[in-house]
Amino acid sequence: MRPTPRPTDAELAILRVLWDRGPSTVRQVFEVLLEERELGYTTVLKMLQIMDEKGLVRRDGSDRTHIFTARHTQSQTQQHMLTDLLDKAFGGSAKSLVMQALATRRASREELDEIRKLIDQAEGGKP
Amino acid sequence: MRPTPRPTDAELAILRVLWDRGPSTVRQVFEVLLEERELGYTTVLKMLQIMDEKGLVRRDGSDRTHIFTARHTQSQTQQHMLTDLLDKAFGGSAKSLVMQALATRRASREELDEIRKLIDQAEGGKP
DNA sequence: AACCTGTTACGAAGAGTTTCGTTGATATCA
DNA sequence: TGATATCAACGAAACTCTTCGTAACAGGTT
Repeated sequence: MRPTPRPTDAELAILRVLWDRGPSTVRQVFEVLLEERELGYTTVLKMLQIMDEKGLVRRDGSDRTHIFTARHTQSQTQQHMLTDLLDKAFGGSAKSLVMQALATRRASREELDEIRKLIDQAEGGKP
Repeated sequence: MRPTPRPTDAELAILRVLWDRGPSTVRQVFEVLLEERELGYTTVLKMLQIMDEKGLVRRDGSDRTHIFTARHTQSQTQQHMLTDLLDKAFGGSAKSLVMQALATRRASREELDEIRKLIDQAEGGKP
């Protein structure tokens, strides 16, 4: 059993829906995605089939209309992708990644305060 | 003129060499990569040709042996990839990205201190 | 000139991604 | 019951990525 691969962009778009709205049918996922961009119903179906084979989602086929669920939480996936990026583009340095992220200037003062708190906490736990 | 695409994993491996060692020939890149994994000379050549078409590298062909240079700095590329990940996997929240990154526990106390300093600085400049 | 070496160029194979049309099965309704 | 709608499955097309073999070409060496 190979570890779950890094999701592709299209897969991520589907996972976002599942994280947001919880277990869903193909049609439900399809309708949410349709608001963002044009695509066919069977495209979403095929993606979910592949994602099932890859282990990215779990499917409940007991009913006629199958229900799909993300197999990993959003946090787990974020962690996974972040670690991957860290190794491949930041030479493993969490510091430079965080500093680049802060440089995007997308964080508000309140968010920065929360981050600072987290650092204090982390330092406390690592004396 | 379309914006430069996000580099793939293999492209990133080549860019790492160019950032590290500066402008290089195919052979030079090839020999560095060979230390990490097995691959053919023409594979690297082909990759660089494609990367040139995509605009990821610039080539100087005035000499018979061409010289390749990364078109964007490491920081620019990191910024680019981070923004991409931010939008696709973190709903645009820099805060949650940073917090996840800190949760990887790869940052030392000294690094955390530096990050804190950067936050102070950012807050000072955003009153 | 004929030959060897190191180089770029070309093309193609195999895998993975993304898209969707078509088909056949199952349910719902008139 | 027969028509219509909904659904999953299948397969294929178009595209990208990654790999490398082969060919063509230039420079220097006998």
